[in-house]
Amino acid sequence: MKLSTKGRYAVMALVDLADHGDDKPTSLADIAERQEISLSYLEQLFAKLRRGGLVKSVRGPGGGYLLAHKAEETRIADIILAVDEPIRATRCTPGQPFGCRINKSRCVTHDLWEELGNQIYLYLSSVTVADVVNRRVLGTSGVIQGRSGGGPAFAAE
Amino acid sequence: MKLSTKGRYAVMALVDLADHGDDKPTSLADIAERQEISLSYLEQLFAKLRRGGLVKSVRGPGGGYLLAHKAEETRIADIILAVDEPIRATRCTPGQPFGCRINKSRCVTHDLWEELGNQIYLYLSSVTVADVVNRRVLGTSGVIQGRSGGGPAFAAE
DNA sequence: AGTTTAACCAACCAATTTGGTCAAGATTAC
DNA sequence: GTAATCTTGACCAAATTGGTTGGTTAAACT
Repeated sequence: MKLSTKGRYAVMALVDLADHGDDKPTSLADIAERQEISLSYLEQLFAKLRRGGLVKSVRGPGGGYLLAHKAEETRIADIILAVDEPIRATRCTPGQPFGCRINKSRCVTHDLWEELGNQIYLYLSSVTVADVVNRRVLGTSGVIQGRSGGGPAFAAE
Repeated sequence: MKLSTKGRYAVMALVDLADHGDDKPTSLADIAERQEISLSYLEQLFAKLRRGGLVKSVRGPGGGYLLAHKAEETRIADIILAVDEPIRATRCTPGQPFGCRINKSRCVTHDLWEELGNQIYLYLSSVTVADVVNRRVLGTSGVIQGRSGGGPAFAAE
């Protein structure tokens, strides 16, 4: 999974959309202003989000974007998948699928990255836009155990 | 967390180190050849790994690198932290810590990224270099439940 | 009908990051 | 001393990011 700023912008935008546009469409200009993202960049992101079936657009005056599904059904993982096309792992499968399983000596780490991808997907699938809007993010799964105290700073700090 | 190819190269290299260099130092040239990573790039990575206290270096002929600790004690998370300095979240805290908690309206997604970072760290901390060498990666935690079948391709594909 | 609002679309671009090379030391074994 | 190896720093090409410019449609409201 990619986890770039692009994906984060997209999530911010959809959360904003769910938060403000109750039933009427929200214009990108409004989102741009509130989230301080450039309008043109948002247009690029929403083009992908629309192709991904995550939002519906309404043209003309009073138009804008709407969530295609309910906020409770819009998963964060889907947002990131829509804008941030999947990464290709190091050296594995330059062309063929399972290409790196042939050469067993190299690419021992393949399984690790695969499993990590599963973990990330699993978590981001468990969180919906509605969860983020209602700040119900921490504690969705009780996995925080251990190291909640010190330790190095992370993703969002 | 960053999850770039740089981190993946570093993990590949340390796994190789644990796999081949039983007690005598392993030269970067050997790792470079086996893992097909450019020697000069490896040098950069190992400089960071050494500063991070993950490997020890032995200079002169017959020299090379050794794991600073046992493979069972070298966690994947630490490797990635050492080479891939932590990412800064979107727009949050341009300078100050807790800077984005002040403006409550924006940056609702802060908690999400923070929690995601925790999840990734948690997983990568649960896997050691020894686990990867012995292919004991899948099933470390039983979290695979659900969606093991279809669905979009991921991190390592 | 014509103006306005806004989604759409496709080039283009500057800054940064990534992945990598090259050249030159420094340190130790032999 | 010389060969092997780590160490450092400058440099570089390609990709990505975030953004701009300049349109074109489509719908709504005078």
